[in-house]
Amino acid sequence: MGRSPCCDGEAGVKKGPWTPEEDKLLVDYIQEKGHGSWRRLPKLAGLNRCGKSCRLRWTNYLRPDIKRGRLTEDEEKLIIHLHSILGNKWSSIATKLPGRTDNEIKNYWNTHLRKKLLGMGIDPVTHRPRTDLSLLAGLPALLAATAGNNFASAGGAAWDMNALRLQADAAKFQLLQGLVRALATAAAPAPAPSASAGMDNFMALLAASNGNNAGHLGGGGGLDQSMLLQQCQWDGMLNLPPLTSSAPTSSLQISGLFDGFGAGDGLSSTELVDQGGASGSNVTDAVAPPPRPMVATDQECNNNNNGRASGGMSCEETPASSPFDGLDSLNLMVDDINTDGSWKDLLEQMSWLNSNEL
DNA sequence: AACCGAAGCAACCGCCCACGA
DNA sequence: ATCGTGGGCGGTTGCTTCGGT
Repeated sequence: MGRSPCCDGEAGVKKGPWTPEEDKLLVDYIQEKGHGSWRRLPKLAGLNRCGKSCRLRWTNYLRPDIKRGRLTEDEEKLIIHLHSILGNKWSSIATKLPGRTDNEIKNYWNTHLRKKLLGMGIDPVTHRPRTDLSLLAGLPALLAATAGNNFASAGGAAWDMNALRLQADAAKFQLLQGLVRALATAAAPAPAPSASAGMDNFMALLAASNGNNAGHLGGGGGLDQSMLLQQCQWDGMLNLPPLTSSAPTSSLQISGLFDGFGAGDGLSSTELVDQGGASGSNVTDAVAPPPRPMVATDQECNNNNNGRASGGMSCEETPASSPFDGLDSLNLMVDDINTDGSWKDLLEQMSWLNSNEL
């Protein structure tokens, strides 16, 4: 309300690091008389500082109950948990961590925990697996790096899914998991196949997968496709090696790819359906022989696992049909919607495999 | 060992808001 | 309704530490 900043206009007020002498003056005064009005405190304590500077110095550093030193693992977990609930309410978070200040927690979050979550493939804002554009931006490098070995060693013939897992950087692979999972629910064949249908489906996927993360793509559901294309480095993706119909030799290889990717970590097919996003049944319904819709499979898995969502990756009660049958059908579909035989085929195949390894 | 750039870290700044007088 | 004050938070700054050459 028109109030000028605390220290504006106070000529000669010292700024910068506090000296031990200043600290002592401040501590002695507060311990003897309490801080009272922070605005009047500096003059009363004999300090050439503004009141706010004194308050911050006291609350963030000089207070006797401040706990110094690196945060413990338990504190880290608590901060992450609280942040997932409270967001950037650092002071609220700090009240749950005795001896820690909001500023300290904020700094620790920005320098450590944020990066840590990002490295785990978790969006530090939403605390959900990243299915956003940065994920896509990382795909070309990931896939190109993997393709470099596989295509050379196999005479340019096959993608070895197990090798993909082994060779991929762990963090990037988690991002890939998120995308594949989302793709499995949304990468439907176009009703009227055309050269752009695959892209349209992809856009629908992104719109759906970002429904929970409003703001990431400019908020709301509206997508600027040209912007999206630019950010996805689409051109780079299209230049990746073409995919053949070769498939992993063992379904176990595939299911292993998704170990540890549990529902609640990301967008489940049911979540997408609930959001009004692309139906999770599309892939299997329209592409592959197995008649089981993914939504039903998810639910069954949940039931079989006593409510603990499997993430659709390890439910042993739902045998899938041979991936190879599905791949044949899938490839026919892919041929329809993709005229260039690009890397997108891989994602399509993986999404199908994902949906059939539930 | 010396240098240098990157990363980490503590602390401050500026703006804003809630609340009470 | 207005003003003064304390407090919250995002962003920034400058120093220190670390790791590579």
